[in-house]
Parts: sequence; C-alpha cells; structure tokens
Amino acid sequence: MSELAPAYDPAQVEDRLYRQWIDRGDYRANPDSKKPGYAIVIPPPNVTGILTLGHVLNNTIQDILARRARLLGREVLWLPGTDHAGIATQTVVERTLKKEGKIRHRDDLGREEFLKQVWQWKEKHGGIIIQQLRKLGASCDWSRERFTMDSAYSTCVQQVFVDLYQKKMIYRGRRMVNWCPVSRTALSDEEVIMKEQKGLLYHFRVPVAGETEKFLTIATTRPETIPGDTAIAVNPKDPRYASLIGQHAVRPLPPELPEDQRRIPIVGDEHVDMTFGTGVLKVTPAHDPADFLIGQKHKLPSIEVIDESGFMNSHAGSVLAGLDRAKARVAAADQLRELGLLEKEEPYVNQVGFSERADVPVEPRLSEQWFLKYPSAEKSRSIVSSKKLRFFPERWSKVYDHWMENLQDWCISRQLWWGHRIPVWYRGDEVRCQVDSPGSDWRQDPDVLDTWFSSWLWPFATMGWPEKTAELKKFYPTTDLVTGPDIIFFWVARMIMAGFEYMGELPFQNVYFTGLIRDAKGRKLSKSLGNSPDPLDLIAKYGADGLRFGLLRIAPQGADIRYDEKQMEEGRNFANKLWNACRFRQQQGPSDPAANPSRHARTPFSDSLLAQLDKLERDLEPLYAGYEFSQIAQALYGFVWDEFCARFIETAKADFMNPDSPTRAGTLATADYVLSRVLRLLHPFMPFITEELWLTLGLGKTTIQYSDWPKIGEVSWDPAQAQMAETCYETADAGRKLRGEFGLSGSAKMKFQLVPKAKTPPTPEDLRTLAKLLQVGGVELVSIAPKAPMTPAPWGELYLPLEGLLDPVKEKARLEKEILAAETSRARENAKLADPKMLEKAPPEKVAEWRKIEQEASEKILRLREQIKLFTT
RNA sequence: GCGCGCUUAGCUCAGCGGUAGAGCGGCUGCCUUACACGCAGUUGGUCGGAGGUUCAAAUCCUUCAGCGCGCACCA
Repeated sequence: MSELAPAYDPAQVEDRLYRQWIDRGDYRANPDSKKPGYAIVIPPPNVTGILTLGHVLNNTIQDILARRARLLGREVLWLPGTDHAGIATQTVVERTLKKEGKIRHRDDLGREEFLKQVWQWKEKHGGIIIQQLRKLGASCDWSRERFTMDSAYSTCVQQVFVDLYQKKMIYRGRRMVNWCPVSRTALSDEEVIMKEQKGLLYHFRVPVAGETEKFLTIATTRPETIPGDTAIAVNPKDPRYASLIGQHAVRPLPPELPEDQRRIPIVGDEHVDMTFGTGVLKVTPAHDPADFLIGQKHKLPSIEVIDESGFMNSHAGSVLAGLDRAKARVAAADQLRELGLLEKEEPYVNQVGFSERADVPVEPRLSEQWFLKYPSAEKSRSIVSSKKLRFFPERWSKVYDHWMENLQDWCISRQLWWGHRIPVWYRGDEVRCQVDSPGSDWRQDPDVLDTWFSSWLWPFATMGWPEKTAELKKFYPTTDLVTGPDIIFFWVARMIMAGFEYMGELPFQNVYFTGLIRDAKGRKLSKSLGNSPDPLDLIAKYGADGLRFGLLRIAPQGADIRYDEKQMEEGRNFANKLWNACRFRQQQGPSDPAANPSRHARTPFSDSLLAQLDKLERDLEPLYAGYEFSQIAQALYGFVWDEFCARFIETAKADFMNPDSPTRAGTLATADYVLSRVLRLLHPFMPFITEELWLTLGLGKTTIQYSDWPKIGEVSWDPAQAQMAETCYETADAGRKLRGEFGLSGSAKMKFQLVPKAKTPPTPEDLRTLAKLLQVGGVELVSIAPKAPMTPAPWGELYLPLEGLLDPVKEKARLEKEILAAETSRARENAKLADPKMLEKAPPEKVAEWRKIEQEASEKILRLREQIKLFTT
C-alpha cells in the first residue's frame, strides 16, 4: 500500500486510471448480459465542436447516471458519437478554405471536390471533442462510437426517407420558406430565431390611379420590397378605404418603369388590421409569407426583387439593383423622398427572424422544397402529457405539448452539399424515390437533408436498425436522455416521433433537461464574448473531479446556472478534504474491506456517524429519483465535511492516539465501513479520486466502478449512544462559542470547567474528547460554580476560567444579552401556547414541541440569572 | 398578444404550511501531530409590493411590479 501524498494531485491520477479503465474495456456494453439493461445515448456533439462547459455539465450528468447504474448492477450502455452538423460544418470548412485562399466560393471546387475537402477536414479536426470527453472521465462505450454520416447510418436515413415518401408523409412543394442568404439554403422554422430590432416605420404615399391628388398612405418597415409589390390591400370593413377596392394604385418604385407597368390593384382582405399603421397594406407575394397567402387568394402575380444571396436584382430598378437588402432599404427611402412621397419615418421596434447559424435576417423566399408531415404525432403527444414518458423538470412537458399541438410540416431539404443527399431521382418528367440510383441516365436531387433528419433516428440507428440486433433488444428503449431544453423541438420531440414510427416504442423513458450556463453577469457563455472558460484549463487547475463536483453542486434542477470559477475551486478543495480524511485513516494502519462496526465496542461518536450515514443513504434515494443532482452533491459534501471530518475524525483522534483504548477497533471499523460506503456513493460524481482511494486503502480488491451501491438499512447503530454524542457535540459548540466571545483560540494551556447536570455525567474519556473538540488542554469536573464566564450546555454549566482577563461589567452584559435571546425565544412560544384556538387545532406533537422549546428557554434563563448574581455583588 | 419561470443574507442558491438555512464573501483569532485546498468564532434577511385563505404563510390563492425565457404572419 503506497502512502497517500499530503495533497491530492489529480494529474498523478486521472490519465493513469482512465487508460486502465479503457484498456480493460470497462465500458464495453454486453448485449448478451443477464443483468438488466440501462442505456443512454449521448446527444451527439458537432464533429467540428470543442468542449464547452455546457458539454461538461451535460456529460457529467450522463456519466453520473451511467456509473450509478453500473453500481446498481445494471448492464450499462452509454453510446457516444458525433453529428455531421450540416450547415455548421460546411460553413466552417468553406470559411477555412477561403481564408487559405484556396477558393473564393464553393462553386470553384465543385460538389465532389468540396466534399472531399470536408471529409479531409473532418478526419483531421473532427472528434476533438471526443478526446476531450475522455479527460472528463466519461464512461462511454467508445467501441460503439457512431457518426451520423457513417455509411450504415446514412443508409438508415435514406431508408426512412423512402419509407415516409411511400407513406406520402414526405412531399415536394413550391412554398414560402425561411431562406438564409448567407448559407443560401432553406431553413426550418425552428432554425429561425426571432429578435427584437430597432428600425424605422416608413410612411409613404401611393397615388390612386386615374385620380388627381388622391393618395393612400402606407406604413412599412421594408421599403426596399416596394418594387415587388403587386397589390395594395385594405380591410373591406374599413369605411375609409372600402370604396377604393377594385380601383388601382400606382406603385412608386422603380420610377423608371412606365406608369402602366406600375399599376397594381387595390384588393380587400380580412387579414388587414385596420388599427395598425394607416390600415393600408402593401402586398409583396414574393417576399412575405402573409403577403404570399394574400397573393394566392387574389391570384396576384409575384415579382422577386431579392436574389438568393440577399441582394436586389434588376426588377428592383436601376438604383437598387446590386445593393445589399439593408443598403437598399435606405436607398429606397431616399428614392421615395426624392419623389416627394415619403411622409415620415418613425422609430419602430419589431421582431425579425434571424438565421440561427449565420445570425443574419432570414428572407422569406418562394422555392421548391421537400416537406415532412410528422408521423406518429398523436401518440408522441399523449405519451408525454400522460407522463408515461417523463420530463424533468416537468414544466418542459407543457412547452413540448404546445409545440406538438401546433405542428407545422417540416422543411427538410437544404441547398447544401455536406449531408445526406435526398434519395430522389429524376429522368425527364419521371421521379423515383429509392436509395440506389435507378440507372446512369437518372439524375439525383441535388439537395441534402436537414441534419436533424438524421439525428432524430439516433437512439435506434446507432444500434443497428433496421436489423433486429441484440443491442436493440437489450437497450431499446433507452432509459434516460440528458439534454438542453433548447433542442426540445429540434431533437427530443422528433426522436419521440421517429421512435414510435420505426420502433413502435418511445425512445427513452425519462428526459432530463439541464439548465443553461451563464456567466456571473447572467450572460450566455459564448466565444465571441470571451466569457467561456476552456474546460480543459479548468481540469488542469482543479482536476476533472473538482470540476465535475463543483459544477454539479451549483446546477439546480431546471434553472440556469450562474457560473463562478470559485465553485470549481471548492470542488477541488472538497476532493482534497476527502483525500486527507482517507490519508488520516491510512496513517492508523491497514483498512479492513469487510469491516463491520457492529462487532466492536464503539464510542457514541461512531454510532452518531452511522446514524448520519443511514440518513444520508435514505435522503439520496428520492433525490436520485427526482434527478436533483445539486442536492445530492450538497448532501454528500455536508456528510463528508461536517459529519465525517469535523465530528467523527476529531473525536476519533482520542482512540487513535491511545493504542489501549477499548473502542479503538470499533472506531477503525466504523471509519472503514463508512469510507467504503461513502466512496461508492461519491463515485458517480468523482470517479477518479474515489477509485484511487478505494484501491490504495484496499477497501476493494478490484475497481470501485463495479463494486455495488450501498443498500439502505444495512447500517445499524444505537440511538441512545448517537444521542449522547449529540450531547457532547452540542456541549463543545457551546464552549467554543463562549471561548470565541472572548476572542480566544484554543490552546493547550486553556482549561474549561464543568458543573455537571445531565443524568449520565461525562466519563473521563468523554472529557478528554470534549477537550479535543474544544481544542483546549482539558475539561475538569467541579462541583461549585466558579466566578467565571459560563454557558449552559447539555452536559451542564461550562465555565471558562480567565484569570485576570475577566471584566465583571462586560461579563454581566454578555449574560444579559444571552438572557434576552432566550427570553425572545420563550416569548414567541408562549404567545403560540397562549392562543386557545392554536392549542385546539394544531397537531399535539407540534404543541409538545413548542412546550419543550419554551421549557428549555425558561430553564436556560434561570441558569443564566443564577450566574449573573455572581457578578452583581 | 399568449404561455412558462424567477424575485429569500453583500454574492450564488436551498427551504415550498409549523422556532428564517447553506456555501462563498466580509470581520476576528489560530501554521492544534489528515488537510492553510485547513480550523474555530462572528457579522448579515420585516423571505419583491399589496390583498386574501388558515389556529399558523417565505411556503397556498388573487393581484401588481421588475427580470429572464419560449411561442406568435400585425405590415
């Protein structure tokens, strides 16, 4: 047994142990195992991603669940992998190639060559995050690592497409979609983020055709789309304008067009809000979803004035053509002003949709796209509302339900190259949907599928579907899913639907949603703000265990997390505390892995510790059931620090230093027994240090990872003894407080005196322990109250003789302050007990409790009054 | 606009019907033979405001305010 170093150094331990675990194949899941299965699939991070604190939180929670399941004797599969992340990856590679001067645009390379570059890039830079997860201690089955573009996985994706096509759930249509002008692709509604924008509301006039000096005034935020207007709409119920319906107006832009080509109808439409702006709406069917519908209803032509990159085209007129849409807005307003048609511009705040990835305003655009009607939607909705599939925290189920209630067809095609190509083939007018090419004269659809169209199959496509594999049989449905609430629609909801559609069963039983990590100012962590710490740096500073524990301790269920590095420091300190507790035990001689404290004579302190351990183990169960990880961490922290170290070890020192003590063996056995259990309870949170201590102390012959989870109720102790320990601790607390009030620290020279009062007075051994707790040279029993500062304590009156230091006036004041506190407490209880209604309606055990408090306060007052007399003569 | 969440000590949060708690910070004193990544003590709150229910409310209900988030085709 090697001797533990005075301070825990994670660097000496973590990599070494992790290599051992992996080399031994500790996390290989065996689908043929007889043990009950437990499975988690990792939310696949982007291949191009690097580890963030969000990943640390998310994966630590998964690791805690996986490790605990192993200890509970389950066959655990934690399946890792990465996502090809279509837009994100393609953008990164494109940008890199541009920066290197290799291309100006992806078209310079062509599809095939470009994809080759992406694959190369993926081989070189991809999967960094997987290596980083290992530093965290993630117990994934790396032999099963999957990638959403693996060939087997790709086949799954395409088969699902073909199947849904055949079921007529997938269809092609020319529709208004969200278009990202930077990535030049369609997006789903979920990829559009509404942001508040401060802009201007432009009021401009439109002459009514055939009338002189008659104008309609229109309010718009987008004057640049005026050249695309093909109608003016008013509400038919609007008395101001109803009479104009059927007439025409003259669109002011582009001014160089002859007037007859700018003549547009005035239509009546219920959609127009009479109370907004001027009550007159310009209709641009090509660039606004609502206008598109109006256009269809009234069979209006559509004029596209913005191209796929967000620049104005020739239809916008000579002034605007070639301008970026933002610049065109200003230019169009200038044009109106020059024409004398701009009435006013007023500041205006509105909601504008932004592309999630490129962070630019999306452009509603009419185009040919593939859409999916969601399958198994009804079942997927009710499984959550009926709580058969449970969300933690529960309130997210409402968000889910609301989305499911308003399901819109999913635009699944993307005008990108990196991704799963749509398995649809064309030859002339013929269309075929199948995985393989029907022949060399067939041309495949150029688009790829939305990344989420592959990730939604993750829970079963990673386990060999559509084959009926042993893995699927053993591990599907998976048990827990841990993810962020930001992808509840993107991923969670869709996985549930795919699970029902293709496995006939829900993909997971519980979903735990983590909080978002924010900085001390409450801002989201992001690279651009520079407030996102590198987890690897944190691991180097505090150790993986310290980081894990520190982060989890401040991660309340369902709430966002204010990140503070101080907390990671505390995680490290805690690891060190645990280390030293074990080191101290080691210094007393070898540990006994089969230690059983009930076979030995014990001090009351041992019984007290065993009682607290039992309580801890019982408390943990409901906390795990509710996924209350921060509270679990808190409970473990408190037990180790306060119960084991501050109370038990301090009192055990008396035994340890006396080889002849009759309770020495019992105290050692208690220490071993409790440490053995506590290390196992801590292991899911702190895998490295617990393994190192477990093996070094010899509490187990083999790895702690496959030991067992302590069973509740195995601990036995004597409640009377535990209570006695409590008496001693409380007496010591009172004494320390008294000492503290005189600004003194403990010293060997200091002595306390005790006038005993309890039924069972302390033994000489107890007094030595009390002295140890008080950090003084000794406590002696006396029969007559000395003229010295006193505090009432459970064992009796505790005196601190202070020769020459005692000021009677100050001492009297101190005692009076104590009396006042006791009187306040007594008065509060008295008030309650004096209320007859309260006595009548409150439960008797509560009344008894209040009586007891009242009595104790009264007694304390008496004792203090007695003492005060000594200083008044 | 609809929905959800939060508001408790200087900070981060727990408590969710029966004497206001923890950690950190601040202050004071200690290198006490496991740990200064430590030990001991101490400071500090009319539990966002206003009503109500109850013998009893930080805790339940109503309402208001501030903050945050999600959803939503008001140009």
